Amino acid sequence: MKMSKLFVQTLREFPSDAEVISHKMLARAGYIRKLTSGVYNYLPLMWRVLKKVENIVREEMDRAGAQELLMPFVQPKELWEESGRWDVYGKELMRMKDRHDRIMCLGPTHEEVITSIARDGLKSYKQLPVNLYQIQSKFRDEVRPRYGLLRGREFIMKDAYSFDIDEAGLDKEYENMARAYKRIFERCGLDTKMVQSDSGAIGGSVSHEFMVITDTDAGENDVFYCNDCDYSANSNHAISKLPPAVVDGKDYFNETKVIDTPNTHSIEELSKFLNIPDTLILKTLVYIVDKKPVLALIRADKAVEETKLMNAAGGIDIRIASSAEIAELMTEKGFDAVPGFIGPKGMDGIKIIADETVKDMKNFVVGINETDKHLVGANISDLNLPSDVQYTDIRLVQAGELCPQCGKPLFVTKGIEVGNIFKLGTKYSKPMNAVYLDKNGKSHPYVMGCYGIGISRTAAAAVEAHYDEHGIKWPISIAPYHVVIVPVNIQDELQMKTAEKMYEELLKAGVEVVLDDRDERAGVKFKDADLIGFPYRVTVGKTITEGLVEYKTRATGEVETVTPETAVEHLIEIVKNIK
RNA sequence: CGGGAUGUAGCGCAGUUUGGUAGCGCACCUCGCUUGGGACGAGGGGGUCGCACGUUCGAAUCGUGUCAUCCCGACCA
Repeated sequence: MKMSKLFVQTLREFPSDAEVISHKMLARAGYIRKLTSGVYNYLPLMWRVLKKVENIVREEMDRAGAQELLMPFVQPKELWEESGRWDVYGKELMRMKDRHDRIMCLGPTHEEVITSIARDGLKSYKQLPVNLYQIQSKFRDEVRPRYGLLRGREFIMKDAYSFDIDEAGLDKEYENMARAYKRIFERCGLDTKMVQSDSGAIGGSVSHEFMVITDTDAGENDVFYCNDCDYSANSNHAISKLPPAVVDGKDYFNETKVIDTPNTHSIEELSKFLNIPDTLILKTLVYIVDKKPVLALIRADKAVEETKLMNAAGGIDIRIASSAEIAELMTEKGFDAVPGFIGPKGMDGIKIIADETVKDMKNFVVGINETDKHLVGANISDLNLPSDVQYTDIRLVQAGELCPQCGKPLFVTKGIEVGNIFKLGTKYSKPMNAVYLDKNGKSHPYVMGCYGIGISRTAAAAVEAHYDEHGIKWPISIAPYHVVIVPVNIQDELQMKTAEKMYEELLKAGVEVVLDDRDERAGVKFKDADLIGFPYRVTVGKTITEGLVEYKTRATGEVETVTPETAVEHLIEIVKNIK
C-alpha cells in the first residue's frame, strides 16, 4: 500500500471526547470515527486489525472443533418470548417494529436463535456434541456507552454455543473452550486472567471471564486474586474468608435495651458515639429489586455486592432506594425513621436478605426504625424476624480479606473483560423445547454452553496494553500492516528507488508493507508511523549512499543499521514466524 | 434515569459577559522554499454558529423549549 493512497487521517491532537488511551489513540491515528454515541465507523486500518483478530479467533475455534455460521442481526419478538427473556432483558435490548407492526429486536446475543436452529437440526444423540459459532455485530443499547470501542453499543463479537447430551459433555467442552481462549488471547498479544464471574443476563450456573489486567480506568471490573493459589474472581462473584474481628459485643453491652443515639446518621457517627468497633453494628440497607423494596442486612464494616443481592432476591434489576422511597416504606409500615435508623424489626412482608456473616454477630447494635434510637446488645432472636429471612453471601469482597481456597490475603486489580464462557445447562433448551432423542428414543433437552469474545474490545484492549507517548505499539499478529518504509526525501532518486525496490520485494514475499511516498518532511512521516503503530519501520535516508538503511522496532525502540537486503530478509523471516 | 458540563469548518478552540460584516491554529488546494522527529512564506476553498420558537431595526451573542454529545453513579463482550 502506498501511504499517499491509504485512507487515513491522523490528527495533531486527541479528540476532546476521548477519555481512555485506546479511544484517544485509535481516533487520533485515524482508525475509528464516531458516527453516534457508542457507534463507530471502522476505517480501513481498523478493519484490517479487526479482521486479524477475527482470523485468529476463527483459526482457534475451528481447531477446537467448532463450526462457523452466521445468524441474522434482526430477530422476532416471538423467539424471545419462548425463552422468557423478552420481559426480563431490559432496555439494552433494542426493540422496534417492522412495517407490518411486527415487533422485532436487534440481537444483543443469540441464544434464542441458535437454540431454534439446533432444535430443527439436531434430533439425535448421534449428532452431538456440536459447537457452532459466528462473528457478527451485536447491538446493546447501553445506558452509558463510553471508552470508545471498549463499551460501544454496536460492537463485533464472536459468540459460540455448544450442545451436549449431558453435563459431563458440557464440562469437557467448557475446558476445551477455556484452552482455546487462552491461545487466542496469547496470539493477540494479551495477557489474560481467567476469573470466576457472575453469569448475569445470559444465565446459567458456572461462568468465567477472561480479563486483561490493567491499572487504568479502562478496566471496568474489579478482579480479586490470590498470589498463593489459583483463586481469582470478578468482584460480582468473589468470596472470601474474613480476618478475625470483634463480632460479639458482650464486653460493651451487658443487657439488651433501646438507647438514645442522637444524630448518628452514618455508621461512622454511630460507632464513634457508642465507642464501639463498626463490626458490632448490623447495617440495614434498602434496595429496590425489580421495583420492590428489599432489605439487605450486613455487618457494618462491609459493603453489599449488588449483583449478589439481586441474584439472591431473584431479580434482574437492582438499585439503592432513594430517601423518598425509604420514607414511603417507613410510612407504609407505620414507622417514622430516617436513614441511619432503619432496621429489620417489624418489616414483615418485605423481603429480607442477610449476609451469612450476620449469623456470627452477637450482642450487636441495630436500628429499630425510630429516629435517634438504636437497640444495643441485641441478638437476631430479639428482632422477631420472619422465618423466611435468607442468609446468604451478599458481601462485596475487599482487598486484604482472605482467600476462600487457601486463606492467604486477597489482592485486587482492574480488568478489561475480553471474553467469557458460560455453562448454560438447559436454561434455553428446556423452555424452548430443544431436545434430542437418546439411544432409547427418549427425549432430553440439550445441555448447552456459550462462549463470547469481544472482537472490537479485544483490539482496543491490545492498544491499552501496548502504547507509548508517541502512539500505538501493535503486536505484529494484529497490526494493520507489518512494516512501513520511509524514504526520507522522495525527490532523492537513490532513496526512492531503494525504497520502491524493497517495497516490491516485500510485497512479493507476502509481507504487509506500506511505502510512505508522501512528499512530507521526515518528521511528519516518523510521527505518523509511531502513531499508527507499524511494528517495524525501515528508513531510507542519506546513508543509502553507503548502502545502508535504518531498521527500527517499534515495540522496543531498537535501531539497527543494515543493508536493504538484510532488512528485507529480516522482515520476511519475522512475518513467516507470526503465530 | 439522577448530578455536572458542552454544542461555532474534518480536528482543537476563541468570540457570547456588553446584540451590529463569523474568527484563530491544525488539516485541505495552488505556488515558492525546505527535506532525519508534526518547517517557513504567499495565495485560496470550506461553516443554515445543534434545532425550533420568541424578543429586537438587527441574534452565534438575550429568553423559552427541544435535540445531541461528553463526564460522575446502577449494566456487560
